[in-house]
Amino acid sequence: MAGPQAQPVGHSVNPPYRFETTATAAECHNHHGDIESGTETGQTVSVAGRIMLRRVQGRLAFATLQDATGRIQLFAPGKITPDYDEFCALSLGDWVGVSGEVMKTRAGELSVKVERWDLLAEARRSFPDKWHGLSDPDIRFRQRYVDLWVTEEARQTFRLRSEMMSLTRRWLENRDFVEVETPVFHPVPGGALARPFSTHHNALDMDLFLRIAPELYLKRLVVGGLERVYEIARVFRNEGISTRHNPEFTMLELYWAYADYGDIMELVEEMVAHLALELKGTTLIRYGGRDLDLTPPWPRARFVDLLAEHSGLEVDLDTPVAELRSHCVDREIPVEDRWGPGKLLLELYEKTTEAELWGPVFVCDYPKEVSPLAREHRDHPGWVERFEAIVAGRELANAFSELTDPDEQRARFEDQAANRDAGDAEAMAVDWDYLRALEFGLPPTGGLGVGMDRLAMLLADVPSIRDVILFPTLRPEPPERQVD
RNA sequence: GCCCCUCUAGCUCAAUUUGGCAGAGCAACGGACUCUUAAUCCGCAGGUUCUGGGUUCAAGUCCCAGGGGGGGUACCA
Repeated sequence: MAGPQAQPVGHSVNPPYRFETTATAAECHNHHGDIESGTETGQTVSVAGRIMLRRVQGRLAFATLQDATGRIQLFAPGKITPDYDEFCALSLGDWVGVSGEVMKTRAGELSVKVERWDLLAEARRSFPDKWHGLSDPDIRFRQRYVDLWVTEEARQTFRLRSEMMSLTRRWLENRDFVEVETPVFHPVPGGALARPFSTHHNALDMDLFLRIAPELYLKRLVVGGLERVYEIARVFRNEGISTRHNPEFTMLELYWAYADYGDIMELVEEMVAHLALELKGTTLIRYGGRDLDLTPPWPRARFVDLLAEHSGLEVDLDTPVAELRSHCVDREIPVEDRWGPGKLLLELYEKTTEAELWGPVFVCDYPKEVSPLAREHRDHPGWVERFEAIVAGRELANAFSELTDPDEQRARFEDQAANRDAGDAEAMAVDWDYLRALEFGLPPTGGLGVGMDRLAMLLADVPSIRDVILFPTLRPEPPERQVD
């Protein structure tokens, strides 16, 4: 496994089992950053990390140590540092633990004087160029362990993602939402329109699917009396990969009893604004060089109105299907015979309107035909109370006033099952147990799904979902590359 | 799935418009140097140019097939 680059370093081959640190690089700077050049603090610390740079000048050596919090210089005079020659022989990337006095060099660089040191691990493979770092995206994704050391932006992005998750949980807990964990293995894939991954349980001799959404389980929990419930769920969809899609991704779903989709809109805009304030200090952010104002309230617009505005088409659910179909054909949108007016309207919207939106905007009220889990609109028959939040030109959240009536839900499922039989691989199957749960009574409920990876992209201002997923899905490396 | 781009030393990159001995910086290795900041200086070594075919006196370069990656598009809440 060592590979052709492996070189014995010539000292300790048996690193200690533990090393006690008393300070981080950041703490050194915070506590002692303002001392005079050429002075010593009289305070001894133990720090640990990787050697990122090294400057040996005869009987005096300098090195730059990087830990999780930042960088601190090591100051190693030959008269003081034990095993001085071996210290000078450290490779870039080696892990060391160092103890010594905090001081500042004549040139004004805060440093730890190397009075004791231990080699904690060797870097037997060469680290990337100390100045240019890594630019090959293949290596950055496959060898994230290297990327994180050499690419400061990568460290910042993943730290931001972690803080975003933590802030989200706290924000929801403060509103009495309860976090739960529901099954990843689903006997019936449901809760979204998507192709699932399938697997098999040997002992039960049962086919199972990796979840495409936690929705139906979370609503079962509302039936069970968890009136405010959420899950930060890894979900799996057997679909394409792009800058906005990874086969496994993280979705926040929440369900709020006694609320409707209007309440959910307020929740979304407040939560996103809160995260922006905490992480960026402002709700006026930039994404991809464009301004984006996340300050609540966000504009609300109806689906049909936006469609009319961007396509120039005055169409609705009562427009004859033949006419809708010809509008699609005019725009080179492929259509299928079984599609009703709702699906045709959705296709027209996605091809003419969605790409034009920058947002933030709540696009409200979708066709019932394409929303099998949402409740019919109180004022507009044939439509449902559903919205998508479009932010920075992409869908960030999807929500609705939940369908609670078991008979209506059964009819919607059967409609989906018919589509499935007709060859629609993304259509839902009938989930009998979910219907049974609804028959025990689901109160009026508002539900929400948020793509957390996309939210992290937005707040970190990065262009690809791979930039916010530590180990994005990639093809396996070809065998000839696995040797080295 | 389709289209375009890309792949050269551990890393970052060169290699005349129009084929002509595969190079540099950093890292590594050897040496000099007691205040450096990508330290500097001297020396040394480092290659299946992604893989396999083909054209040619000659291929990193041109052609064909395959592989990895990126982008777009399609699919996709």
